[in-house]
Amino acid sequence: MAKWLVKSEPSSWSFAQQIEAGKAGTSWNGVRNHTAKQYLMAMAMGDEAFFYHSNDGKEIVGIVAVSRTYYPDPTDAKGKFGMVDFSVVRPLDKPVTLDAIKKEAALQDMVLVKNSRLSVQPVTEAEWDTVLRMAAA
DNA sequence: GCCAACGTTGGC
DNA sequence: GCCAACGTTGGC
Repeated sequence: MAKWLVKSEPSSWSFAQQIEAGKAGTSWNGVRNHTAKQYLMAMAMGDEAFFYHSNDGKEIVGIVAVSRTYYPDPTDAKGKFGMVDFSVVRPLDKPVTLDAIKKEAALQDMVLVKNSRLSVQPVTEAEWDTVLRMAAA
């Protein structure tokens, strides 16, 4: 089961709103980047993803799971892009900040560190476990 | 099909 | 608010 990381600016969609959406989940629309699209298409039912707050917070705040795989994004007039649905899994006990990630030797190769612009990213099992350990500490 | 110009994202 | 990095657009 693959792991991912998705980013959102809290001002447009925050984890608090994701929690309110609850089990029903919400569609992750608005992705307009082909690299990100490839990753969205690769997601499977039940795959888990870290929820990262960009700009305001700059930290991983929770975990979501894929509740519906890739389908067309109705907000894209040209029909080129699609989206998946995410339902909330749980918040992290303690948010893991970008600063902490950059200081962690085991996370230097995270896409978040190397290509901060990409809004949907793959996360390795090792990185996933490391972040979870940091969130529990 | 190349590449310069432009727009957007996101960390600082 | 600035600016670097990156993606996209459009002229040729």
